[in-house]
Amino acid sequence: MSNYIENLNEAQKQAVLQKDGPMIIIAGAGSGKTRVLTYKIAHLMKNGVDAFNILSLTFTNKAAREMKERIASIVGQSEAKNLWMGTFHSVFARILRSESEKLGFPSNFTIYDTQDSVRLLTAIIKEMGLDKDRYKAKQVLGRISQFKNSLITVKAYQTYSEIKEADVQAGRPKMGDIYKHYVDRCFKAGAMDFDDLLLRTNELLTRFPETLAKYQDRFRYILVDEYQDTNHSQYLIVRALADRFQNICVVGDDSQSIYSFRGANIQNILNFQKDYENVKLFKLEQNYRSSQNIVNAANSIIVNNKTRLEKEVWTENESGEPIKIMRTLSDGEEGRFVASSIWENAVKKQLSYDKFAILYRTNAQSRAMEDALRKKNIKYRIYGGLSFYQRKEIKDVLSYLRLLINTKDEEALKRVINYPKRGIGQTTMDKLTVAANHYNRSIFTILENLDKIDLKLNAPTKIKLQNFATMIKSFQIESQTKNAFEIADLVIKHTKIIKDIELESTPEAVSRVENIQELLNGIKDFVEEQKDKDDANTSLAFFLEDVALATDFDSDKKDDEPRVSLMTVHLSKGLEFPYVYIVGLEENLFPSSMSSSTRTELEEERRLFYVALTRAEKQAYLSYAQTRYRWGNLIDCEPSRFIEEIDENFVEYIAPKITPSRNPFLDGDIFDDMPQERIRFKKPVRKIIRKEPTKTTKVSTPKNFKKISHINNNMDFNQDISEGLVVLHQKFGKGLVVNIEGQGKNKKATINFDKFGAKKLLLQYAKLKIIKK
DNA sequence: GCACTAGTTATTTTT
DNA sequence: TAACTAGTGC
Repeated sequence: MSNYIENLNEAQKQAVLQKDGPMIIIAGAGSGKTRVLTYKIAHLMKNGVDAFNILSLTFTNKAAREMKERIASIVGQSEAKNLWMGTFHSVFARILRSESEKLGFPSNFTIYDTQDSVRLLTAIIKEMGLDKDRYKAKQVLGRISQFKNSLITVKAYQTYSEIKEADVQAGRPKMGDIYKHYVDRCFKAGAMDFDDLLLRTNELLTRFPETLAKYQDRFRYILVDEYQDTNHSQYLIVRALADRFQNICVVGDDSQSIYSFRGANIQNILNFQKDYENVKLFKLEQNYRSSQNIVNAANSIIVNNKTRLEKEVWTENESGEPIKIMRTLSDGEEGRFVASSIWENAVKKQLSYDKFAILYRTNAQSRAMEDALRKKNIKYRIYGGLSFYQRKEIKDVLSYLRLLINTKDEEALKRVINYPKRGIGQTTMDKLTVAANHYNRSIFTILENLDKIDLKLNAPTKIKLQNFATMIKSFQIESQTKNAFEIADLVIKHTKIIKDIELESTPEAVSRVENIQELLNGIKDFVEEQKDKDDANTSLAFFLEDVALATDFDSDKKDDEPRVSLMTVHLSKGLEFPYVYIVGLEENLFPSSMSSSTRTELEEERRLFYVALTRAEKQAYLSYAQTRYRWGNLIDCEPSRFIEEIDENFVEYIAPKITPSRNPFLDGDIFDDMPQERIRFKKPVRKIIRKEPTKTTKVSTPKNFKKISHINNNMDFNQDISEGLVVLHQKFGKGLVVNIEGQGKNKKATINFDKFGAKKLLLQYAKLKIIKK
């Protein structure tokens, strides 16, 4: 495969052949980015660069695995296996394991997942005697995550008066204290959360120059994929490591930056050319994935964004079918439409179900789709949501393993000390926690020393606690001679977890036992895999690390049969499917109501829609419902503004194939959410009611589709906002209008919000209510 | 300490 | 709707 260069177009070729120095590859959707990265790495290796000196950071571990395989097919297995390749989190977790002692962490440190972090914060907030409604653990974690991703340490927090002030304004003056406690407790537990893996890496590289030098020398060539979604913490790591050799290649697409909620900073990619000297720029603009209609439609959407790097995505592919837009009465009907359409396409065009994907904005939307698919007997697989490793029974088993690896792991201990039930309740746990905090030791250490301290426990409880500690220690001893699979098996048998679940004798219990069995199989596979490697490391710690950082795509379950893929738009990034259904295109859902008030937020939603649409190769369907169940009650919906942003030359409106009250045989309980519920509407249905055609028909773009747009409604609504008014915003609350600028669509107001400070909002979207004149 | 019940609260996206 | 929490009685 030495002629790999010949498979590339001119722009791709140049990007691959440029060997040294800083470079940025702006890669439009579907422009063969992975191919370029793969060949580029292979090319480096063919030209004398040792695999050991190449660091390649990808967005998922699956992407890394696949790329490694492709590289191996060019340069050979034995060469490729030395490449450092993976996500930021997994690569630096690995590095931290060998360097952690410098930072005061054990090398077997635990990785806390989000659930662990939230539980720990809940405990801290309770121990501090704070109001749990004011300090919501999840929100607090989000805030701490922001701090960490911006490298604001506990100490630094105290010096940032604006940030402190913002927390005070938001009614959470104790944020800094919680942050401190949280970091302390993680440290004492020998645990790092997701953000710590990056933050502590930064700490390592800053505090220990010789360590930095070591890794700079090792990683002489650094490649970063999906650079538009790196956060500040990641940015600094890359910059530090690349500083010596300056062989840094970043790849990305500013139009696909969709992770700002977890700290991703689009400025990283926009400013790359300023960060390094003599940056070579390559643009991949030819799309090989999608039909002309899809590419053009996507382009017509994204031009509405202001913050963009100049680029023109085009394709030589056939023009393809127009994008089909579909309106349905309810979310239930939307599901049935999608399911019928998939079924029809599959039959007519002889396609297997894995050629189809359903994309949605929020995980909650999967339900309606699942129900409809199940009724039609269409096999599907949901990605994301609650992953396998987060299920209760799985986390319980894993917590035993975590605890025997690291007895300081407090969250693991709290999970299993009374599971299965062994009579150790909340009161006892509270006493232990107090003692642990008082003596500045782990709870497990307290358990080991119960005879030396008086905790006012009654004798039977004390014995139960000691038995628990003894059991864990016996597992530890066993683990010195047994591999990960054997020890997991022993733990499950000894603790009788399976028996405990079976006692419930419910149908769910059966599947939970199966899950545990599957976990055991997974561990077995892991052990087998490790055996083949040179540096065989069958240790539990490595398995647990893999598990903590695994995503849904990583657990490559061999599917017995082709399935339709269901996932959020976020998860779909980087993937492609011949047929894509984007559902729930409604105002306040997509774009989300949480992020349509500022221009920046709205632009990110638009990029998200861009990502969704550009997943499609042959055909895209967009749908929206006029009513939808949201937290139990029925609400009215308006079509998303994104629908009408698409140039109408590339779309076609279609009517539902199956209308209510027809053909009940085909769809079972089609009446579910039809007439009866419509009577319960609080508000009347939208002003414009089109007559629904009864039979399948294509409808040429009806003029009144445009009129149901929200924009027309909101425009006049906000025209009378003027300086000096007190207004109410659905997210920021009450505020005073201090300035108005711009005209018509671009009219903006600067508003001083009581709780959130000054913000500039586009009136067109802001949905303000006037409270006081 | 634990099982059960009634009430409440939450949905943006994830490594 | 569903998942979690607080309160009650044994």
